[in-house]
Amino acid sequence: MPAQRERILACACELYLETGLPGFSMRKLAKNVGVTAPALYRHYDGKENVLADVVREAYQAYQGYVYRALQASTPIERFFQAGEGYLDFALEHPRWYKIMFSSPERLGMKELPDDIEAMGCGVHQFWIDRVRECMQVGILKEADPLQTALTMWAHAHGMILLYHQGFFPMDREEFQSLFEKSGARMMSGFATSSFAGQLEELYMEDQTVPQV
Amino acid sequence: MPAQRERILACACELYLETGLPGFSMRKLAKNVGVTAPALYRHYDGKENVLADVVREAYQAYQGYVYRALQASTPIERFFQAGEGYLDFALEHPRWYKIMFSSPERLGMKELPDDIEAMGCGVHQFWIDRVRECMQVGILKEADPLQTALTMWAHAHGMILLYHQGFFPMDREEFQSLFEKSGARMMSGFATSSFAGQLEELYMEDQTVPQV
DNA sequence: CAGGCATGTGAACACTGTAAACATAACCTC
DNA sequence: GAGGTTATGTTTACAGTGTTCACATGCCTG
Repeated sequence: MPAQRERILACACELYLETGLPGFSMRKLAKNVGVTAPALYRHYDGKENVLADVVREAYQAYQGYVYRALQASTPIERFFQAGEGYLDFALEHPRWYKIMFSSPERLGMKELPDDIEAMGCGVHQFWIDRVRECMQVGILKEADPLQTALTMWAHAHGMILLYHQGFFPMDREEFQSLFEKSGARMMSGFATSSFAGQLEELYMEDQTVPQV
Repeated sequence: MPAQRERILACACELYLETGLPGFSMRKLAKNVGVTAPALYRHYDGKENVLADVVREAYQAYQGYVYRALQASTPIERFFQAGEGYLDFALEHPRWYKIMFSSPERLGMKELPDDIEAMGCGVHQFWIDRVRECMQVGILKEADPLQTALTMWAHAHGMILLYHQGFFPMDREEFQSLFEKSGARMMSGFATSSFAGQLEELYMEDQTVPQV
């Protein structure tokens, strides 16, 4: 990757993380690089390709948070550490999380590049693998790992998006606790009876039923 | 509500549903209304206020799909009919669904208007009520209705968004079936043992475990 | 040294949201 | 009915957007 293209990409990431998608413009990017806007087009074929590379960087950052869980020694540890990494990433880098799951039209393209789409599927595949190995050691009930992983992923994704969009007003710590409890409750539905007991303890602790 | 403002809003909804947010411009809107762009500013104080009204229309359409479930006679029927309405709405009107949950910055504002934020909370509250009455009749285990509703809502929301963004490539029918199974499996974790049995039947039918 | 290539700039085009100045028609009061 | 006010539109204009074209510069190679 040529040096100048790399510099542009670095500035693009910085600009996006600062201003978000609506504030991201080729002219601002050019100014940050120290160059005029048309010069960018020598290195990038349009804004959408710059953004595509930003998305790729986002996935790379994501992997740094989640993949280290693979170093843990048991399936259950790998699962929970990965979940922790997932949440940490989403909360510490909301803009990166958002752009990973942005619709193509929002990035100015009709379809996502194939490799990015594959990265998205890779996220799914990762969770399928975590689920499958938990089934193999008898922590999760035997079932379709794809569906189970999908259910869990969708739950986490939905909670994070609703939180980011301010649908439940609470601070990060409170949300984190809610996220864990909610995840544990959902997981207990998939767990074998022996493991479900341990999970119960997680979310049954302050079982005050508030009136809303 | 003045007649002309109403016409503008109608055209705005039509334009948004056709082109999506990136294709939505005040000049196109003006042309559709049959007027020049600055004329719109006599009736709307800027693009963001037009979009805010479009969001309000989206919520109204949403309610038409979901609230008729309240006519059913038992909590469980109300719950499932509402869920069906929710999914139908999201699949038949993806653009309306998307704009309901769009972040404020995407609509060009720093914060959502209070009434729109309240509508979002209303969606949550509706599900809390459905969950609570299912607990009261002994279909769901006694627990915090807020948390339980949140878990279910986040799951549904996440699945729909991931589907809309093309993360699992399947047609609508296939997704609908997946959605129902996934929802039933999750729900069985919250169900009382007597009710969990019925749910098992829903998602256990074709329990082929495909290799992915 | 000459030529070619990589890389930049400036000007321009078609858009965007929005504001200011101006026009017109409806209506209300004297 | 005359005059003034108000509602509603248009024209023009400005700043900003993505992008393209024509041109300039400098470096590397033959």
